[in-house]
Amino acid sequence: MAAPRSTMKFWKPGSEAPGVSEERELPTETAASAVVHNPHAALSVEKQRQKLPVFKHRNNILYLVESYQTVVIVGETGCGKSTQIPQYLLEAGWAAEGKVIGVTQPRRVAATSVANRVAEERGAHLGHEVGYSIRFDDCSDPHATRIKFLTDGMLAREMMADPLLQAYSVLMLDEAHERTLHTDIAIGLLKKIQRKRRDLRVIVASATLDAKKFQNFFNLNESGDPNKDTCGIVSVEGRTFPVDIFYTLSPVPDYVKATVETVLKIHETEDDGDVLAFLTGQEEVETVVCMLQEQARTLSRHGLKKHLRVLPMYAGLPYSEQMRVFERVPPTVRKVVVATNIAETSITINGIVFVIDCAFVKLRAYDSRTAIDSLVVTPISKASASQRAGRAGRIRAGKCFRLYTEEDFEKLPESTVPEMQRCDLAPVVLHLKALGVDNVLRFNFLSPPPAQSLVQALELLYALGGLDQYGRLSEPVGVHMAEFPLSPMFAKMLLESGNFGCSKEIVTIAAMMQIQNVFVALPNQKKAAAREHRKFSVAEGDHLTMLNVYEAFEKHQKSSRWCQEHFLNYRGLVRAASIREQLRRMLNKFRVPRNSSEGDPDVILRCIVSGFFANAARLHHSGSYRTLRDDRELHIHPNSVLYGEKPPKWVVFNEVLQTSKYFMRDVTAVESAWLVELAPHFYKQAKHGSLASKRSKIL
DNA sequence: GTACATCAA
Repeated sequence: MAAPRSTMKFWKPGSEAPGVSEERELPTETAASAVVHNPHAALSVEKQRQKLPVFKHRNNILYLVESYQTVVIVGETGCGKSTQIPQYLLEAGWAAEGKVIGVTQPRRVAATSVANRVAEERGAHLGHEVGYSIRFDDCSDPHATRIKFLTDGMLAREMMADPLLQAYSVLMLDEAHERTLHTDIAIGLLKKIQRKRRDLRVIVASATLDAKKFQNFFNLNESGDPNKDTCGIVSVEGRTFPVDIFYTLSPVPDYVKATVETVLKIHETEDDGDVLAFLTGQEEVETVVCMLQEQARTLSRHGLKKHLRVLPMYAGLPYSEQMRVFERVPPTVRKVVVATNIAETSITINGIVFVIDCAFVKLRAYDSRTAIDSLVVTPISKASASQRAGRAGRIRAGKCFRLYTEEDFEKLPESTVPEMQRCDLAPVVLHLKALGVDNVLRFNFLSPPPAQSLVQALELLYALGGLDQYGRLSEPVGVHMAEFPLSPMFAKMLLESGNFGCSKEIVTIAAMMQIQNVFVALPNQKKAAAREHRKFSVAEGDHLTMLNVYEAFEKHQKSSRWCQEHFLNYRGLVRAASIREQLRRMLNKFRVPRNSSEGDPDVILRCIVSGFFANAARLHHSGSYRTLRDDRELHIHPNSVLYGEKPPKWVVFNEVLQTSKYFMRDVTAVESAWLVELAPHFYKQAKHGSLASKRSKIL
């Protein structure tokens, strides 16, 4: 046999249930509830609803919501909590007197698909009794909607208009254990609101692990008498199949190679069922896919009856390629999906019976001292490992092969560090200030972020003019900045654009910078793609290049074919168009004049500097760059159009990313005089015509 | 010479 036999050895220390809370319902249930206007079908919808595990807890849940201000619900995968609890509340009268039952989700797709399901079950038109609200897509009626699903980010936005959330009688935070930035903000604010609104009920849906933490946080009872507790708790069992966990006998030196071997071993020795393998990044995914495809060819030459179909899955993959992982395969074929963490929570692939878990994930980390973001390959948490394993138990009993020893598993942290503690807090601080939280250092965070991150954020907001010297939100700049659904530097740039006479161009640039992977290329078309991409690039840098791309996109009637021919991300550009529209409306509202630089690039570049002056770097004689703030070494990211070109002396950039080095992303050439002129409070002219940061002098 | 986890407003 030409294919190398696997050397991977696993052992199984006893079975472990994958039970983790989750998310979307089984697709069969959707099918069953599709017909609603036939009375018999409606009856079966009712029966279907009663079969869900959560139904047994209906009265208890309603009792708890009645008696406690907050209820923590520990609901495992497939228990039906997301779709049923809002309906129980509605049936019990919680939407009386025009009040709304709100349910938040971390992701847009979840918000819309769950809303769809519930509307179907109730035989209602989506957008009337049951609706949803996500960015760019508000499908709800302020008079008719009683159950509203929304993204947690959207709830954060709604608080700006309705600080006490008076429209709602109950808010359910679904998937709270994921601890996204917006969920955490909402949690802190809801606790504050509850002190003023005793009638507001909060339901936190979470995994087992964090339930106690949520309960302690929301319990306002300090008397020690459990009868006075303000937070109740209930557990609902799930409906999934058991997953056998296997560990390696010894540590694996190379998990990429081990993944390939394990897939082959499964293919050789296991029954039918598709395979899902988790890796950390695009490059690893492509390597494994490549190696497996080669093996698959060898195997089929040797007449193995079952074929392998190996497919990559990561966010940067073109949409049509992504869709391939959802296609059904004939029974003679075994599907193998090699994915990044996107498959852990964001998407669900049907038919998975085997999971391979390398124990690592790429996570964002934030250094509050240097204000630099990095992407670091980090060991996953136990919660994450359990979530990954659970992916194998959705259609029948499955198996999870962990490419690490049981001993190493025990060393993993219980749960992932919340996003709040590993990101730039400038947007959070601005948001909290806008909601009247004066002392952000004393805000009641569920998991307080490092104090230095908060100080760093306050400093930046002050430099941008969003806060005054007392740390209060400035009028009108700070107030307007907070309203933008963008980071403060972008908001500042937009608000200034009218004064520079280039608001039309800046709106486009800001919108384009919000989407990733504008330029796309499959590994086998890299050369042709690069040739096409070069047609858009300009010497000034990435910002004006993106402006070119968007203007060309509009000139060609936003055609998807044109995008394909030029290796551009069509869906991304469409998204940019709607973001652009939203921003344009906001500029109108703030009375920023609409004007165009009419082809003069300098005005645009100066406007960019007015927002991004803090992110400036100068060329060092070594060929790399140094930040003006604290003389840190930086490099131009290989994805920048300036990479490999003659390096400009001075640049500003959108963000820094640390992988193997510190890379600047979205880089544009500027002139040093602009920095002094546009940020005199930040930089001053030093000797030999160089610039110095005032900040670094102080510290 | 080098290279982007994921989601959201």
